[in-house]
Order: sequence, then structure tokens, then C-alpha cells
Amino acid sequence: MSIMEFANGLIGHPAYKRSRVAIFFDNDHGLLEEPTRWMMAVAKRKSRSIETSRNYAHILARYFDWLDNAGYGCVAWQSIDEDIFDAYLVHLGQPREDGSTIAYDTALHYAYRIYDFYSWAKKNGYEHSLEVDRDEIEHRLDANQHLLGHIKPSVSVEKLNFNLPTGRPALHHRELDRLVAQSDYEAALPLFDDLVYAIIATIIRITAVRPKDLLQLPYRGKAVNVDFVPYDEGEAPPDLGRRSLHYEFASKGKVRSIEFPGKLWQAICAAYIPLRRQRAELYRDRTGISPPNSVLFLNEAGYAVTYQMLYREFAKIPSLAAKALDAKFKGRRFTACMLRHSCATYFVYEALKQKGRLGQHFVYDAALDEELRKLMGHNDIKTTLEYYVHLVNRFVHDDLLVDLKRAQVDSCLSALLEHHD
DNA sequence: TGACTTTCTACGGAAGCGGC
DNA sequence: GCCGCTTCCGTAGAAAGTCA
Repeated sequence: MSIMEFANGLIGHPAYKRSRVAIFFDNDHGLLEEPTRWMMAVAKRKSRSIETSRNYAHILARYFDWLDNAGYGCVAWQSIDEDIFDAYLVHLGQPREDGSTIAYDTALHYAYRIYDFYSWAKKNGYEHSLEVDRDEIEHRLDANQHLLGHIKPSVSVEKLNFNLPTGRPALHHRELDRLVAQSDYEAALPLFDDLVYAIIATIIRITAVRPKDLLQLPYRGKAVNVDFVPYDEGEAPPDLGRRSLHYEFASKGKVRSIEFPGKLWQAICAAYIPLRRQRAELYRDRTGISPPNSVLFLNEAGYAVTYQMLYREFAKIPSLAAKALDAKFKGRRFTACMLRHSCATYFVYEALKQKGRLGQHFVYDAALDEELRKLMGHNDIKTTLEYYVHLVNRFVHDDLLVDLKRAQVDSCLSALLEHHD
């Protein structure tokens, strides 16, 4: 057992203005310095009430207790890695003696507070091994089958005899609305009024970047993104199609990087860069200066494409398809999120097909995990992989993926280029 | 197309609850 | 009144929608 005491050493201290702050000790009454300092840091923030500090302290104490009981020891908190953290999340979801489980939101709250402590520690120079991305916490928790409690019973939807690894019953209409089928993606390309949006759709479909990340793509990159050069026809290095370009961008308050397929950049250079030059003229006529090199996407009128413009143009697709008599587009919606989701799903589908594992039970595959990680630009993705494997197997039975017959990047690019020619 | 409004939801903070 | 634990809730910021 670790030990947590509320002590009054800070009573009357003007910076804290509270009588009690939690202090952590190990079994031998050795001070756990970092968690204690975290508690002091929490207490020092003026808006936090004593209840908040108390709550955070208990969450951490409970976690340390578990570390002790599980044999890792609370002193070793810095050596705890993602696997052990996952084990703790599983533990949180276990039914108690009376058969009850804690609510999903409660468990999520616990997980986030522990994450808060670790990220505070890192910021303050206390190195540790827990490399978890904030976005992943929920996925990690969802992987635990015991936490079924967060399904709102008041929402009635068609439940299928299939459980996602998240523990939530598959909500059929909802899952379908999350994806753009490959055939729909291909059908959507010619429907765009402006080629720039077809290019954007293709980039998301292939690389799974978020719109905000994508809009940071440079026309001519500098520093870390120096690989991005707007090549004229015949100027590109011969191996560009086989290489990948390092693309670094700010994403959700962090710096992220992905390997951007050289082949994709090659296609952009061929199909769009000449247009970008024409549009830059319009921009220059209007403003007197050239558009910045940090901006790749300009629309027909020579304005930099914004998230809002992108969203609107994407959203138009289903209605445009309805008006065009020969359009093969069948989906109900068309958004960037759906393309991103499709990218991951089709990617996993292709990989499973190649390995002959379609329709089989999930088996963790480190190589595939690594590939998906690269694709999505995440640090760690294990539970996400599991999610997509199940999603793929779900849709295989629906014949939803049947239309994908070619390799991923090639098929998306050829669809784009065909449309362009 | 941009300014503005409405809706959604993730998150941190704090209240609630039962037992002593 | 304190404690251990769980759940609730207000809000900021993003997404989605509307209007001129």
C-alpha cells in the first residue's frame, strides 16, 4: 500500500490559501516527491477548490495502490508504460464484489487525471515511459469490454449481433455514416466544381490527415518541410514516386509529423501546381503581394481555402450527385472525417486481405499497427487497430468493401488523375 | 464569401452521497 | 464534520448552419 496524507504544512501560505495538501509516501514512508509536487501545483491554481485537490489526490492514490498491489510498486511510477497503464484501465472497469462497475465517465475521468499528472511531470523535467497520446485515452478505455454502462438506454437504435471491441453494440446506421465507400469517393471527384477540393479529398483519403493539418501544407516548404517543392513538369527527382516526404505540422496543440507519399506530391505537382500559379496571379492582382509559400490551396477566385470552404464544398456532394443524372454516388453525407475514417478502414482491409485474415478474430499485429500508426500520424494506435479490424470484418459481411480491388494509394490517385485528364 | 449564430461535446472542476 | 468514492455539470471551443 502506498500512503497518502493530507498535511497542513501550507496553512496560511498566501500562494495556496488552503489548510491541506496531499502528500504521497511509499511503503517505507519515503516521500514520493513528484506526485506531491503535482498536488501543490494543483492547489496553487486559484480557481481550484479544496474538493478538486481532494479528488485528484484520491485518484492518484488509488492508482499508486494498484501499482503496489500489481507488483510494480508506486515508486516505479516513472517506469510505467502504456501496457501497464492499459492494465490499470482494465482494472478500473472490473466489476466489484457486489457486481457493480463504475460509470464509464468516472473511469474516463480517472484516466484523464492520471494522464494529467504524467504530462505535468514531463513538462517539469521528470522523465517517464508512459507515452500515451491524449486522443487515445478514450480508445484505450473503450477496449475494455466491461464498461458497457455508458450506452445511454434512452437512445434507441438498431442493435446488431456484433460487438465492437469498444464494448458498444454496433450501431449500424451510425457506422455506415462514418465512411465514404471507395466507389463513392471516386464518384465524388468529378462532382467538385473546383479541382482543388478533389485534390484535398484525395489527400485526406490517402493520408488520413485532419482538415486543419492539411491546410498547413505548404506550396514551397521550408525548414523541416523542405521536401515540399512545387516541381514543374519533368523537374521532379526521378525517385520522388518511391520516396516519402517528411511533413510536420501543428495538430491539436502538438507538433506532429507524417510520411507524406512522394507519389501523391508528384500527382499534386502535375495536376494542381500549374493551377496554383494561375490562382496566385489573381491573388497578386487583388492584394498586391504573392500568396505566402505556406499556403498551398487557393480556390478559383484566388482566395486561400479555409476549413469552412472545404466543409461546404464537401457537404454539397450528395445534393450535386442527386442532380447529376449519371452520378454513381450513393452516400448520404460526404465529410472530411468520413474520408479519414475510410482511409484507415480500407487500409486495414487491404492488409487483412493480403494476409488472408479477413473475417477472423482480432490478432494483434505489430507490423500492421506500425503501418497504421504512420498512416494516421499517431504515436500509438493499438486499440485503434483493433477497432478497425472489427469494423472491416463487420463490413466485409455487408459487401461494402467489395468495390476495392486496387492498392490504396494507386487507386485513389488514378481516380484523381483520370478525372483531371 | 465572410460575419454571425446555433449546436455539440470534451473537459476540468466541483458537488453529491453514504458511512463513520 | 470528515472521508472515500462516484457522478454531475458549466463552459470553452469547434463544428455546423444561416444570412446578406
